[in-house]
Amino acid sequence: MKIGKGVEWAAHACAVLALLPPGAALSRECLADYLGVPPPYLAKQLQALSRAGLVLTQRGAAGGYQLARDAETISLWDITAALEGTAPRFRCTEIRRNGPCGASSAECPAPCDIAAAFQQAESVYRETLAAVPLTQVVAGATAVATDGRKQRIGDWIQQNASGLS
Amino acid sequence: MKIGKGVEWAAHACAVLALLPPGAALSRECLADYLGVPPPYLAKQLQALSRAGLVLTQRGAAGGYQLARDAETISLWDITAALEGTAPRFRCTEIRRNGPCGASSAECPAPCDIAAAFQQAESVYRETLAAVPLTQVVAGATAVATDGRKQRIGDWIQQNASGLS
DNA sequence: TTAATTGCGGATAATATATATCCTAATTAA
DNA sequence: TTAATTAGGATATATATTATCCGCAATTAA
Ligand code: SF4
Ligand code: SF4
Repeated sequence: MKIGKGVEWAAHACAVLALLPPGAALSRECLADYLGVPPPYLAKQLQALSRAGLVLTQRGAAGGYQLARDAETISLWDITAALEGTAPRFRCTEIRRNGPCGASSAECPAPCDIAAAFQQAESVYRETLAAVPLTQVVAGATAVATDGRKQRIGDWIQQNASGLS
Repeated sequence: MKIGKGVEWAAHACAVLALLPPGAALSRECLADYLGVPPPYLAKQLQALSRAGLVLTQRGAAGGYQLARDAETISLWDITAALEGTAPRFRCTEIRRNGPCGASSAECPAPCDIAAAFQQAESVYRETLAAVPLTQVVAGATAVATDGRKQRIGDWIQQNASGLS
């Protein structure tokens, strides 16, 4: 019943990509190094983000990843959905149809209150995450960073990003 | 990333127990038969409910399970928490401390916006489930049942429950 | 054209969790 | 005492997560 840690990785990766100037890209090696996570597994998450259309990929020399849309339009739910999928997490196995007193089809016109409540709960969960755009994450992280660290991050980007104008 | 199906089983089991007259109890064999699920595994869920204080158990001959409190005061969140635990499902591994531009301790006074958003999302999820008492589930199920089925359920309880006055 | 770089996709292994079952001990009513 | 019943632990199986690797396609620079 856990959420894969890949979600956190992907969120941080997107936050880094949001710092890049337009048109610049970062290779997965650089991203993995920056985040301090194993490169091959991060690649999985990045591929998922790519399939979901959240990042653009550029193959070949000087290739890499960049955000596909403005950071304002990418929410934490977008990232979560790309990694974990959108399938309901509560699985209804229609227990009420079982047993000696099972309900007939006619008595099951709709999901019962149990299933309805879980659907509702997942819905508000989704909406809460959808309300947080990547820009908010970046702004929050920038707010607590010291000037020295901002400098270091800027330098690192200059050194590792490709496609800088 | 899934919720155990035991949650659904336990919810249905509690809904059945809520139909019993005060003081009556049902054995796990009877419950498993009623729900059409494997008895030994349902026992796991019932033990979890017992540990959480949601049901009372009575050992020995003519023993069984009964609700520990009024059905009005037992919510779907109570049942979910008893089965799945209350640990956060989003795991924050403090990635921002990693890598060449890792943040210092002084720069991490609080969880970042990513962690905060997931905490908030889990919170509203929890509250949504907590707002649904067992009585609502029972009322909803009763509303769609035919008279014949209500009769059959009543008969079944008469036949299988112990401690009937 | 050629060689080097880089992401994509599939295959695979290791680990953790969820699912399911069984057995023994403890408890209680009759 | 005897029969019934749950608690709890040990165990097996299935599934999901986590992590890694390799060959291929795409791209670019020399
Ligand atoms: S819809 Fe409700 S009653 Fe039917 S199986 Fe799902 S949870 Fe149980
Ligand atoms: S608190 Fe935020 S920044 Fe730190 S590791 Fe968790 S998600 Fe990442």
